[in-house]
Amino acid sequence: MERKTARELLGKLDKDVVAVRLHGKIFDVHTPLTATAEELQLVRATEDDGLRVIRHSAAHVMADAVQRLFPGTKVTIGPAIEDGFYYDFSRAEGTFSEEDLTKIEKEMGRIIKQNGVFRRYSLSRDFAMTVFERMGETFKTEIINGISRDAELSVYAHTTNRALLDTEEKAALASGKSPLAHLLGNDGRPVPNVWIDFCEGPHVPSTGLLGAVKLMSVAGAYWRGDEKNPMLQRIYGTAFASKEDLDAHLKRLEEAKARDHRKLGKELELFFFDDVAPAMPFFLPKGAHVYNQLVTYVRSLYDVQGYDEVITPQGFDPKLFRTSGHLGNYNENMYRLWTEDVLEDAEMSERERFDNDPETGQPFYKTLREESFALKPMNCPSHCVIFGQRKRSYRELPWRMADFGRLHRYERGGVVHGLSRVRTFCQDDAHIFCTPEQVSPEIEQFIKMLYGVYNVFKFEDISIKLALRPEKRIGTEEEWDRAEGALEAGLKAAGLPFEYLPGEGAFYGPKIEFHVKDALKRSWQLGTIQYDPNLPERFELGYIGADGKEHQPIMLHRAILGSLERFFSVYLEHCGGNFPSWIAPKQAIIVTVSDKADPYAAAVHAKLRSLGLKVDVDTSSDKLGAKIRNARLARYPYMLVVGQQEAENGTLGVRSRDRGELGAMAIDDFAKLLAEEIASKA
RNA sequence: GCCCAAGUAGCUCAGUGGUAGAGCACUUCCUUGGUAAGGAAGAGGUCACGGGUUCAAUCCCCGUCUUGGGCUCCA
Repeated sequence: MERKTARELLGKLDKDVVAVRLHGKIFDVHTPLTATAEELQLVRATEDDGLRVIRHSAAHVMADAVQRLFPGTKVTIGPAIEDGFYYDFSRAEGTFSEEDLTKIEKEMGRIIKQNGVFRRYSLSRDFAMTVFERMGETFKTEIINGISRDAELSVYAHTTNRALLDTEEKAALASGKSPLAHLLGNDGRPVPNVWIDFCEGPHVPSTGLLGAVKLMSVAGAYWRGDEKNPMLQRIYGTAFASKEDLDAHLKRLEEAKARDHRKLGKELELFFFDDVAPAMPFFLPKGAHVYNQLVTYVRSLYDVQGYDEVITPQGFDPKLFRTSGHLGNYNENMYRLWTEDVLEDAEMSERERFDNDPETGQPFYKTLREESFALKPMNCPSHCVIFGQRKRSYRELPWRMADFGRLHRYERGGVVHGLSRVRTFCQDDAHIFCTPEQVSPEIEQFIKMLYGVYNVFKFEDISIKLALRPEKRIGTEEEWDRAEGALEAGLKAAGLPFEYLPGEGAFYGPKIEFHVKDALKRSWQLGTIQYDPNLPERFELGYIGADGKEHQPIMLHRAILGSLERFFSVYLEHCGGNFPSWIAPKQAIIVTVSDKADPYAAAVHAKLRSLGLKVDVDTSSDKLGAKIRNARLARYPYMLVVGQQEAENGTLGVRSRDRGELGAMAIDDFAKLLAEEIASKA
């Protein structure tokens, strides 16, 4: 069958058709296909697939605008991404400023308005090399070099010069010239008003389909993401099918900004950071209460689920981490501790090195590296020590060992971020030591518990991923088959859908990841469970089986919330600071209408406190309106207005943060309502 | 770590080569007010830190620290 483009097959298309779908794959209307018109499905601008086409095309238009405004700038790559697109440029003059961005956006607007058409040209690798070499696009030639010799390569051009495409292109083809000849001048560069990029597409039929484009930010990015490579200038933008969609997106970003946990953390006095401990949070009383509620809740589940909590040291002799393999692999992430003793030893050995024997003496830093204690970055090694503390029996398994120990990891300066990436944190960590047969039921039990927890925190959109053997790995294929099979069986027993992530497992074993979507539809990985035969091996752990022989246990690393700090940030943004009353630092505030109500307020306060409820009282000289405002801003779940009326009737004017005005209520009735709400974790 | 930007009162932010400002918060006083800001007065800053240029630096230059955006979703 002869290959024809969708445009040839379908003729005139609706205005919002940006591409076609053939057997599930997306092609633009410029690409020759072996298909009939009936097999093609139209892809419209508003679909996700259509958006990707729009965004990738917008990246081309942006690059065009940049090269018009800043001649000499080289292009690299410009893909569509989750919320938009970017293009990376190499520019001798350095970075783009905010004003440059505005200029570029304006230029793009012009190009879009002119509604130039996109064209696709297929060409050989060698010809592509020649073209982009002559254009001076050295990054493109590097890309072309990396593509296999026999692949069909393509170039996309867009231009407003239709005559060029229609008449001159035909003429060029008829005279047997190369397919790009009419687009390139004698200097090898595209003729004016034509922009060419080496690209596999797909692209929209014409630039006029880029309905709503906005440039967002500039940032540095390494060529191919490798910090050894030169730094490029990345411009981020986003594009939508319509102005309305773009505005909605921008509004979502605003909303996310308003909920940013760093902002809420400050406003609600939950936590802060100080230079004296970079990237290590200080939790204020209110934040500490929330944090402790999270721990208390998980701990309460442990009682039901058969976990044993342990407490382990903070700093360790480095030999522990040599055994576990962390020293060596994880070195650069560990904090080390020296003591005067270690320091003196190191100094002595250095002196010896120079004074006595230069061969055996070792330098200062080496002694420190070998002998100074290390702050734990993970709990697993010390849990292995506990397991190995005495002989274990199969009757003790599965042993679910939980630990809320504080961990320290040195994260590089550029990657720390609020509470989501910190240098000290704690996890709702546990390790399950079990027999190979117990792995599947343990997975199943864990998943059920985890779902219960996410449910309580009102994360309703949960997705599960099973990460399978990576390329770099230890262990035999049979061991991996067994490990992956055990996790899969557990997942299936739990009866939940999941997807596979080939190649994403840890080097020692497969793992299951749990991702949730928050109120703003952003996805976060929280929980995980990992299969680890490696540490038991390294620590030579064993248990006596029913057969009287020694066997090696499997170790499952698992966490539900993950890092408490990170969970705190995700949950804070999820609920927008409106903590439910079982978590909230304070559950209610009594606000007085005037100071005539102070004695009654004090009595109510005493009563509610005696019932174990956490209640504040505002007897300031503010007027009622101001007190209500403050209480709302502080996100108290309940406001209890008391004035003369309430004092006379022994009632409270109850107003709920989430349900509005509840009217007058007897003190006992309110206490009962709140206590029930707390108990139900509503 | 690297690129870019920022760091001024507890918070949000103005500002200037000649010893610093607003709003909110805070303290005190007045007001006794019924559901999102009543009024007045006061206190509060080594302008991140260290160096340099200058008669003079919060401002200009360099360095350090911290914070923020980003650093393969591969043509």
